Amino acid sequence: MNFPAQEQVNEMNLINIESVKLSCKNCSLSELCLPRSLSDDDLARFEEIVDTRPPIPKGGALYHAGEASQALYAIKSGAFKSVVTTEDGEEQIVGFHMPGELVGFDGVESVHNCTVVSLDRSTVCELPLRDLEALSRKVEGLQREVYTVMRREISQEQAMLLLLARRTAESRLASFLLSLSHRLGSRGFSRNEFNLVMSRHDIANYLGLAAETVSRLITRFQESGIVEVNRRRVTILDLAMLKERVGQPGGTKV
Amino acid sequence: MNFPAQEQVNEMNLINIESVKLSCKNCSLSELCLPRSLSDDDLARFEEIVDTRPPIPKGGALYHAGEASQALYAIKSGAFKSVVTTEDGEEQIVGFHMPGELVGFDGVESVHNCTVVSLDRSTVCELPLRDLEALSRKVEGLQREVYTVMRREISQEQAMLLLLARRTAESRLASFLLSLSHRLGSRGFSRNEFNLVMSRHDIANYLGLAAETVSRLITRFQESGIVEVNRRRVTILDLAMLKERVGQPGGTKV
DNA sequence: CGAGAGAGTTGATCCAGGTTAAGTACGTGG
DNA sequence: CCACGTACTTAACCTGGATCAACTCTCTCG
Repeated sequence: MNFPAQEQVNEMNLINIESVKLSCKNCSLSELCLPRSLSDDDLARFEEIVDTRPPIPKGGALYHAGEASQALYAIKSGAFKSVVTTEDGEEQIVGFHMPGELVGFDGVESVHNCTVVSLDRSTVCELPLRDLEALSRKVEGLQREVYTVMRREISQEQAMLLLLARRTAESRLASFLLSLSHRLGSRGFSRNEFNLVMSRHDIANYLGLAAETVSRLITRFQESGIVEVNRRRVTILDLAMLKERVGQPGGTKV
Repeated sequence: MNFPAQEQVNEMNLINIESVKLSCKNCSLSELCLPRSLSDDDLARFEEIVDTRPPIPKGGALYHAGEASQALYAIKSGAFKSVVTTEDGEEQIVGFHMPGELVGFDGVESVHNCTVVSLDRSTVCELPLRDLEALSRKVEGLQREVYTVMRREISQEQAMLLLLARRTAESRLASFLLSLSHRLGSRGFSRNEFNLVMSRHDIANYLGLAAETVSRLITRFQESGIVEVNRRRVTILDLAMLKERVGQPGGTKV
C-alpha cells in the first residue's frame, strides 16, 4: 500500500524490527492489537511471548492451508488476503487483512484451512499460541481479549454471508468500499482517499463477482460522481450516495 | 425432528432435565460437548457451572440480536437456526445447529449480532461465559476446547463463503444435503435417511437461493435417482452421485 | 367434513451478471 | 524508448436462477 500516512508506519516498523528491540508499549498499533486493556506489568509479560518475523514479500505466504496452526499474527504493515482452496483448485478469498488486525483464527483440529498471502511487503508480530494460552491463564483480561477478536471475526463473516447471499453486485461493491474506508479510517488513515492493495480480480473474487463486473461498477460509480478511481487510488466524493447504493433493493427477496 | 434414533435422545433429556439432576458425565452428548478431554475431577467442576434452561418451543428464540452475550449453549435436543437481520428487515440464515453443537459465539463487544430461533421444541444447557472464563483459567484443556470450537466455526463459515460466492444452485443444495448427512451421521443418526427440520424457504435462504429453485432442484435430484424426498423426509439413494453434483463445474471461474 | 392457511411444486418469463472477445494503459527490462 | 506482459476496461451476447403466477397437498380448526 502506498498511503502517505502508512509510509510512516512502515518506517517505524523497519526501525523497530531492524534496529530496536521490539516493544509493544511503543508500537504504533498497540491500541489495535491484543494487549489493549493490559496493565504495564502484564504488557511486559505479553511482550516476552511476541516474536518478530522477517518481512514477507508481496505474494509470499504467512502460512498455508494444511499447516499446523501455531500462532496468531498481528499485522504491523502491508496487507494480506486469506484464501480457501478446494480440491479442484478453485480459490475463494474469504478476507483481507489490514495493519492492526490479527490473523490466524481459522482452522480445524489445529490445522489451518486457509492460506494467508501477502499483498505487499508486509511485517507481522507472531504470538505463539502455546505461550498465549499459558499467559492468558494468568492474565485476567487477555483471554477475553482473544475471545472478543474471534467473536468479531465470526460476526464479520456472518455479515459477509448475508452480502453474498442477498445483495446485488452494486451493493456488494459499495459495501466493500465503505468497509475499507471505515477500517482504514479507524486506524488513522484517510477515510476518503486510499489505495486498493488488492487487484480488481481479488476484489471480484472476494465479492463473488466477475472482474469485469467490478470494473463496470467502478465506472458506473464514477459516472454518478460517487467516487473517483485512478488505477488503484480511490477517492470517495459522495459518502451519502455510496451508502445509498448499499441499501438499494435487490438480491433475493426474503 | 423425528428421527427414530433421536427420539431416544429426547427421552433421555427429558429424564435428565425433569427428574434427575443434570449430569454431564451421564449426558448422551458428553462426547460432543465441551468437556471432551476433561478429567473426572474437572468434569465435576464443569458441571457446577452448567445451568439447564426450560425447553424452547418451535419458533421461540434462544437469544436475540442486540442482547448481551452472556453464555454459550449446548444443544441437547431439537435444532436452531441463526439469523442475521439488516436494518431494512432483510434476513439471512447463517447457520443451522443440531444436537451436540454449541452456539453463542457470534457478537461484537459482547452483544449478539444474530438471533437464534428454535426450529422445533428444543432443549439446551447454558454455560455462563463468566463462569466458563473463570473455570478455563484453572482447567488446562478447557480453554483450548473453546478455541477449537470457535476456530471450527470460523472455518465452516469460510467454507460457506466459498459456497455462496462460487457454486451453482445445484452444487449448493448437494453440499447442503451432504453436510446434513455428515453432521447427523457423526452424531449417531442415520447418514442416509433423515428429516429436514427446516422449511424449503429456510434452506433456500441459507443457500442464497429462491425457494422455488430449491424445490426444482429436489425434483431434479429425485428424477436422477440421487435422493428420494417425501415432504421433509430425505433418503439418500446414491451418495456418490450426490457428491458428483457438488464438484460439478459452474459458478464463477477463478 | 369442508374451509382456510401454510408449505411445497411447477411452469412461463425476464434480467443481472457471467462469459467471451477485443481492446487500452502501465511499467519493467533490454 | 520500444516491446512485451500484466492489469484493467469496454462492449456484445447469453444463461442460470429470480420473479410472478397458478396450482396441489396437508394439516388444522370449527
